[in-house]
Amino acid sequence: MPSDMSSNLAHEPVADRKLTEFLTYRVVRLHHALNAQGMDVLNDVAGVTLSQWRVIAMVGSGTATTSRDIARVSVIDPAIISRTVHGLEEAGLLTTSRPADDRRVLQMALTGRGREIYARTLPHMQARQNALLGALSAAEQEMIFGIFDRLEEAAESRDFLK
Amino acid sequence: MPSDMSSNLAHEPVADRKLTEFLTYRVVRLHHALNAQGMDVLNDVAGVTLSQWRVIAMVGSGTATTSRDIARVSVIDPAIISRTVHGLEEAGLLTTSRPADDRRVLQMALTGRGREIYARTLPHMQARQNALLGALSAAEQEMIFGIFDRLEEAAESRDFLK
DNA sequence: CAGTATTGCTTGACTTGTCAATTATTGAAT
DNA sequence: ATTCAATAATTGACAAGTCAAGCAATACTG
Repeated sequence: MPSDMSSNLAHEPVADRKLTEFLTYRVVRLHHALNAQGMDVLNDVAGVTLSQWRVIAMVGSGTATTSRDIARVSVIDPAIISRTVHGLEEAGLLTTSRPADDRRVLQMALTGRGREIYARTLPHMQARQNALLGALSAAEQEMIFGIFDRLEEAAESRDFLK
Repeated sequence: MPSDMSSNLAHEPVADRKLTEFLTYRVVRLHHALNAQGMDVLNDVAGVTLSQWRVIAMVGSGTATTSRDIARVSVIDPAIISRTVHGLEEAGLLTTSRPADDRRVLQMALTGRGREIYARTLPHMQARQNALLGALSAAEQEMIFGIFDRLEEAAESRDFLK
């Protein structure tokens, strides 16, 4: 537990908006907490890492079945995808092939074991999403994705630097 | 640019809620975009890294002036703080001392150059915060910190695993 | 169709972040 | 006071993430 936040006894000058109330800072904290939660769940349920799960989920759901598409749809670096995919291949959860119509791309498919892990893990991850959304009020649930849309867009800008 | 998101031509089964609409996934993306934005700003304005700025900001504002307090108030790992602080010391932006009443803790203070960088950089970072918040509607601005509070709390739970 | 550019993936070097073990100091307990 | 526990910082080993260079396949251009 942090010490009492309401008593500010600092003698130093303090920023207009407290640093700990910066939006960016809150995103870092939330990201950190969600990462830890995700790692715990995946470790308990499937024995895979976060990166591994992201690839498994993308392929298992059909959202993206090539490295290229995973990189596009997520923010995972191609280098990480490459290494993770080959790790999953060695672990026997995934197979790869080069399609005849474009042999640059790496086409992926889950193996039986991969599909088993996907099927077993997905419900837990969805339960988690529901638990997270369930912590919000109806009004908040309605607004949250729009908020993310606008913040992400604003994060692309550098205009505020005059 | 991602391809058209509204046409889902997947023949594979798809999760109830699309993976790319998972809350956690949006947080990862937002975190990623904000990190890139922050690094750009700091590189342009101050020539420091994100970790370095976090320490400078904590000390410069008086929010936290020891490694212990920075670790408490932020989510920065003590190992990173230690390395960053000594890097800042070598760069001449910060000095450290061991207070007589507890020689375990590392008390920090900005040097003249450190204060200069803090003073010059803070306004840009605040402008950035205002730009981010300004991308939200009034209603969204009112709700967003509460949303973060509740999501962070929910991220601590593992109860949804039955 | 030759030459050039682009795309998809891979690799290696590097930075950043995480974790466990270690040391030094302080606090608590009898 | 002596022992035992807790705290603060540091270190080293490791994992994850970033970045730039490179290779092979495809697309584009005149």
